[in-house]
Amino acid sequence: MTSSPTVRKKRANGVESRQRILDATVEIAGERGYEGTSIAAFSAKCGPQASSIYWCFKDKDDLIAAVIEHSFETWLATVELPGEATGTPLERITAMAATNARSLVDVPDFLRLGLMLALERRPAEPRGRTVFLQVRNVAGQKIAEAIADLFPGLGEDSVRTLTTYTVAGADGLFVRREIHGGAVTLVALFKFHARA
Amino acid sequence: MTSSPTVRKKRANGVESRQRILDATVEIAGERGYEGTSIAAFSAKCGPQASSIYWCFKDKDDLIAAVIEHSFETWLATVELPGEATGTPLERITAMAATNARSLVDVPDFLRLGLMLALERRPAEPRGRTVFLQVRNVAGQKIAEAIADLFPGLGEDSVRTLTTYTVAGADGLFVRREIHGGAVTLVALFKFHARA
Amino acid sequence: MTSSPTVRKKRANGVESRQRILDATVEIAGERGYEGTSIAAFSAKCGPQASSIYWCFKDKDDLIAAVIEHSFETWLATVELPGEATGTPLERITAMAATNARSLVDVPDFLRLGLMLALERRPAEPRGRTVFLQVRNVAGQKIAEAIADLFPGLGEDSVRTLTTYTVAGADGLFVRREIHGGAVTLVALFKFHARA
Amino acid sequence: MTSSPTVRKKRANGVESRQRILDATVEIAGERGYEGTSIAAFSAKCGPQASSIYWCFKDKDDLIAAVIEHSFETWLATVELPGEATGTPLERITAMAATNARSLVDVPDFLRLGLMLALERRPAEPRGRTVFLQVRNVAGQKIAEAIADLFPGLGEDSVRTLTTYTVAGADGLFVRREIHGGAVTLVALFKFHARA
DNA sequence: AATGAATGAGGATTCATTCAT
DNA sequence: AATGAATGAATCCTCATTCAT
Repeated sequence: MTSSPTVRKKRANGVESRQRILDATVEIAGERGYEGTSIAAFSAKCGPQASSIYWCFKDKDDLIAAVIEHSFETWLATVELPGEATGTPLERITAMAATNARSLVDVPDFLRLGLMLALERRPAEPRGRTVFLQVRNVAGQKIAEAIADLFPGLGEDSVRTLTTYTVAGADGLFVRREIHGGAVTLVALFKFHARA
Repeated sequence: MTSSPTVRKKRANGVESRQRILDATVEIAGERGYEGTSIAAFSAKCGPQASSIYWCFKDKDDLIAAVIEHSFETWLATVELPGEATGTPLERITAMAATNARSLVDVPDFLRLGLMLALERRPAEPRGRTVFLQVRNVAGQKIAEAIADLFPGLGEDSVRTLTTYTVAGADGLFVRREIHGGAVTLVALFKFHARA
Repeated sequence: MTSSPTVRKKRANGVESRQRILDATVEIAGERGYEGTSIAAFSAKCGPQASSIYWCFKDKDDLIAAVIEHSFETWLATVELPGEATGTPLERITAMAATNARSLVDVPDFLRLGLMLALERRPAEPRGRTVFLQVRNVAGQKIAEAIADLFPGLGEDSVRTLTTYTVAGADGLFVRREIHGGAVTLVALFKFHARA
Repeated sequence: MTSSPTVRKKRANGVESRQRILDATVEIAGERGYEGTSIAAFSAKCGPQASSIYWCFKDKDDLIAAVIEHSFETWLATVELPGEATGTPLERITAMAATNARSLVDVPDFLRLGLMLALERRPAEPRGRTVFLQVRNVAGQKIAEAIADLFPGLGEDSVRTLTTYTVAGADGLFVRREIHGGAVTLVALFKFHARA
């Protein structure tokens, strides 16, 4: 069961370079979108030859999907703080929003790529799009839970509506950030929503 | 179907075919984005040979920019109704939102393309992106005016903030619409904002 | 037999624009060679639309051939001075060489184009090449005559050899001029040959 | 004929195919010039796909420049004989000229391409032109040395002049050879120069 | 006499991908 | 695990040319 050091080293290298490729890919694909990013661009960015990518990934589609998956996990790890949920509702909203805002700032490549994929409508849907929509759903449910948790009196419909507005607001503010630069004022938005 | 490829149109008309190309381009580019749309795809969609496009437009960049410009004008014409502005604020909000919602539904290709361009960050910024951001600004100012008009008591800062949220909300709901389908509930959003 | 002013005007315009096209073409084709010069480049240079060229010339090949012909005639007119042929041989050589040198400086586009055509070896020989070789022959014979005239004692073979060297020297110095710039020192070359 | 297009060479060898491409390119480019030669023409001539050329060379410009460099080296190797320099000046001239003449006959593609490049004047000078002018300078200096060596009494200016005439004569005779065919009578030219 | 609009072939170059090593 | 060399389809764009007006 224990393998020789050499073998382990090689295996480790495989994982390592997969990591490296994924990191370089989020960055480029997050800037240029699916079609705008060439496999050759990765190799220019992160070292290994273009052909090497096919050792780790089936094809471009697979690579992009993996990028989305990987980035989402990274993002989740950032968001899910251990001890949450104390204080008045408004304090908790503020804390949550602050966390989210920070996380959005940290992974804009991921979101940018995801949104671009989401907006596209090509005949053969890239797997990356499907994956993004799934993880987006997961995130949406977390938000819904948080809202239900914060305002225990709300009916199911109201929670759904508020969630919709919150997600839409977050997306819209992200777009704004991409256009105008500057920090996303998610906290204020959440407070605004909380008042309503 | 009416003419074999080799048959030349009897009465060539520059303006007309420019129009035809623009219409075909919004649709395709609105589905696949800048890079995802090939010049050849236009010709397949709207008839004339790929090379003919270069009679009307300098290059792909110029074509996409023209598409944005043209679509925005079309959209403006839809939005700007002659006699608006009567009734209680809430009634007027509702009317305005309804108009906007309808218009967004009518020209999703334009907005989709614009948002994709806005999200992209390529080294040589496409002119279409610049144009989109400009017309977006124009639209933003109209919304600010409408808000200031609806709520005369609001300070400048509040108007700005409310405008930001409104635009962001509209963008976000548009994204949602692109993902989940279904109608954009802009009216409800505006009412929601109006209450706050 | 006399035509109305309008018709004459039109006819005159035809000749005029033919002239204009030829002038613009020597310049461009003399800089870029046969393949390097596009019909579109002419229109950019001399005004009329690219398609207009086909009113005056059958096709590109015909145009280039016409350019060679026209330029050669212009050049001949420059070279053939009315009263030549007086003074000692050396004086006459000097005069002739000076004339040639000046004329070469005045029509380098023509010679450049011609030499480029002469050097090329394409499967379908451009008619312009044929024309250039013909006019070149004509010029060569004139030089042979001049040499025979200058040195009456020379045998036929010697005249031929000297002509060959003179033409070769002129070509070579022209190439040198194109590379290094500066005036062609044809006069000195001729004196040098004369001494030998 | 030995392999169907889809069959991949078993043992790909970069250096070898680079060589093959260069050889094919001198030939074609030496016949048609820079613009007249299409990348597709190379692939038709030397086997590999047009796109494969971009593995060995950055672009067409780079390829042509490499061709010039490579051909010059080949030519130099032909010219530089080990033991020269014995006998009377005239004998040595004859020997040298004979060598040169033979070498010129052996690599006419190289010179033809180079001269065509030298004559062209395009806005963006091809790198191949620069390279050719450089190697031409090198060759010119060798000739100057040879002349200074052959006629020790000559002043610097006279050597320069004689070199100029010799180079010009060689170029001109090369042009003549391209036009009329037949052997280059360089030897006779050199003798002619030597007498003067 | 000239042009506006079009065409289809072909230009250089880049693409995702493959496969032997 | 990775790469060097190749491929063929596709990219944008320019070419010479045509023809109705």
